Amino acid sequence: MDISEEVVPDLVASDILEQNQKPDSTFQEAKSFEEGISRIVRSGNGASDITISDRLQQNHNPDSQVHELESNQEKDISMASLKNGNSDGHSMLHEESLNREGTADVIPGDGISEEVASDELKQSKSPELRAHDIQVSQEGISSTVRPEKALEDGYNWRKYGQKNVRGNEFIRSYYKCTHHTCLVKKQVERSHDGQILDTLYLGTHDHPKAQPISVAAGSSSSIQEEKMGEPLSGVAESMIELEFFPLFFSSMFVSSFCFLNCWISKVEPLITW
DNA sequence: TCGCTTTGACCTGGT
DNA sequence: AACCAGGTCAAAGCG
Repeated sequence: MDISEEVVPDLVASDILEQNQKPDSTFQEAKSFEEGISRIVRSGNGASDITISDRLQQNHNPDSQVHELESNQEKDISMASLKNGNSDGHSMLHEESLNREGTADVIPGDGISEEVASDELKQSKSPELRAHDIQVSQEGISSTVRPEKALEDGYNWRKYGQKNVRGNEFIRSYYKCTHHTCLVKKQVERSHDGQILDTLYLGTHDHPKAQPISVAAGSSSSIQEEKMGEPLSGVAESMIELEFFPLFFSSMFVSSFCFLNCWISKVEPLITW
């Protein structure tokens, strides 16, 4: 796949999808807000990854060389009924059209997320490492505090289950977002040697990413900078700018709407219908 | 004490 | 109805 390809939302590439999508990757999640499922498919050597839903929600860098395989996967996904009666009372799975926001296939060696990839590769090599151990090891590399649970994607996850799937060929771990109001889950599939093969996000976060401690302590560094642990390149800086694009566009939309509304109220009396 | 992971058991849906 | 696979629960253990 050409890494220079533009990210094209709603691009349908079911042929590629079929390579990555597994028959048991059918989930539904209903939420009161926008829902979404995204998947990260890794290459065998533990590549970097960026989820489409995260990218859409948090406005990741469009230069992230993510090739969105498809976002219109309803037709590819079995609409079989899913679990609805979990005892914990907050089961969100029900019969509703699935909004699979996208599937990302990231080429190994992506310069932007290489740091993250290497971090995750470390973890994938030793999946049994506890979050604290990882954090300590990270601190050994960089002075920044980097809480890392499951996969470092900016959110805090709590593992609630693990299963051997597909004839014990793969190990699937189940994570919930630890944010008290957030119901997002994710599934990380690993091979037995610890390589992360697939990450599936269920739902979208209704809250910002967890702030790194050092940022909260007054550091002027951005989250990305905390993640990278080193000065940002020009490309990374543009990522920071893009972080504010949702806010920018939403404010533009609101101000445009207000302007239009105001203009109409002014002009309307002058117009003879 | 708290938050997390681990892991066996349980539940549900599909065949 | 039985079996199987996937998803979740919850007790136990750990740091």
